[in-house]
Amino acid sequence: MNKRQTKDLLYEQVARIGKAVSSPKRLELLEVLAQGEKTVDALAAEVGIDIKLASAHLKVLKEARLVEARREGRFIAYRLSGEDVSALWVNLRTVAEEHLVELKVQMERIFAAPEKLDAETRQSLMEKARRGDVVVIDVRPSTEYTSGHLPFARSMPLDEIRQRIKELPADKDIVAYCRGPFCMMSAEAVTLLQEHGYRAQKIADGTAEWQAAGLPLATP
Amino acid sequence: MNKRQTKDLLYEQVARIGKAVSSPKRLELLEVLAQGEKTVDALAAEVGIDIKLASAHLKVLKEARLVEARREGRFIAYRLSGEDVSALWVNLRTVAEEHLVELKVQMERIFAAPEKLDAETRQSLMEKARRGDVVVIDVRPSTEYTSGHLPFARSMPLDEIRQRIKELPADKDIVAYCRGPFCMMSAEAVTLLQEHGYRAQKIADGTAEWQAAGLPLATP
DNA sequence: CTCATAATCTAACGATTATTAGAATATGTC
DNA sequence: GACATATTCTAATAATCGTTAGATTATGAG
Repeated sequence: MNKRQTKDLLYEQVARIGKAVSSPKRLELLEVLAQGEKTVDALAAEVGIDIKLASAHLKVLKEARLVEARREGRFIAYRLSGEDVSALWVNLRTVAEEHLVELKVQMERIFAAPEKLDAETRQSLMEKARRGDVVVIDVRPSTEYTSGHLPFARSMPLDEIRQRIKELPADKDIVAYCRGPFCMMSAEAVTLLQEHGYRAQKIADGTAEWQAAGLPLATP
Repeated sequence: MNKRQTKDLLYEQVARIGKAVSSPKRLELLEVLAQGEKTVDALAAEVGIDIKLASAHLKVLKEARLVEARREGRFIAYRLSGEDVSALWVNLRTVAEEHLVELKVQMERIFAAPEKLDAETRQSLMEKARRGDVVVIDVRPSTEYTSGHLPFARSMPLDEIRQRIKELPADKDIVAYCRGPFCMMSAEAVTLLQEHGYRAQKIADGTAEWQAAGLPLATP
């Protein structure tokens, strides 16, 4: 076999990963899976597609070895096949945010203030949370919190905030995060909290971004 | 516009990047472009395709804003639109190497010993090169060396080694690198040097891998 | 201005992919 | 064993993509 044919085989393999991440729905599935293991059912509902279609997309992701499946009773639970996969998602999204003007414009229209964190801000946020100077809340569904969350963060799912709002201190800054820059849960949480007189702000990071920045997650 | 439609727009943008990296030839073009600016002509020859086809692939990459074009006299020179693009290539290839058994098998068949570097080895290699304990040679074409190379590395293009071999010290370890783990130039250089009695070995890193690891490049 | 060269554009095709619906499989429950 | 549920498989169609060849554009040289 000559050099050209050999090379072709190598790039073809990498392109399997590329093909897997070339569909919007598959990317969204990866992002949701970065929040923890989920059933086909739950994934389909989360990304708004038919279960059959979700199953087909998951098959593609599985053939590219980006996800793994595990039977759990009547259900089949999918999960990312490694931390590097969620880092790849963050990498793709970051390149898109950096280079695609259309995406930048859309982000600005949707999210008033995009609060991107740098290494320093992440460290100091974790410090302040540790000392209790700020309260960091994870507004994702509680199962996602359970499978990994920012250090010193409390679980406060978006649809429980109204009832549980009194658990939060009125005299401290509250920092909300959710699944990442594309997720709208933290923005809704901030609006809700501000309406009740709390000092609240959101950050763009989710657990995938946090981890991709080389920082550790916590599990309860 | 509802939440679902809004989200769809966001993931669709990221999928533009995904689609751009879903073709083997486009990935190879990105890898070659990570070595520096090149004309369509040169790129087509390098990856073994027709100029028309190369032009079409480059158009796709340009529309995804992964590359930029610049007219240079009669030629048009393409380059990556940022360091993050070459880091994305490294990221994709690393995920593939990590998860795809087929790729691992192919790599083992082609390259006897895959010498992957970790952070520590990279630092110590640079130290030894600085002190002159080892001679690091860049066996890529000299134009690629010129547009950025490993610190303390000397240019010694593969097809000049035979004539210039006496420039290399016979009593020192020689470390060869080229475009990255998929590139065969460093392996050929090592074979050539060993035939002439030199102590030579190769490393998997190219400049893209070096830079993606957070280390600086040098430019002459 | 004409010519040669480098690259792009256009049109066409065959191959691949996304999506949908219906049939089939696997598991747990009654 | 029969049934309900979760998921996958199969088949079909429309849409997209890769590749090729021929026509076109842009530049520099004579």
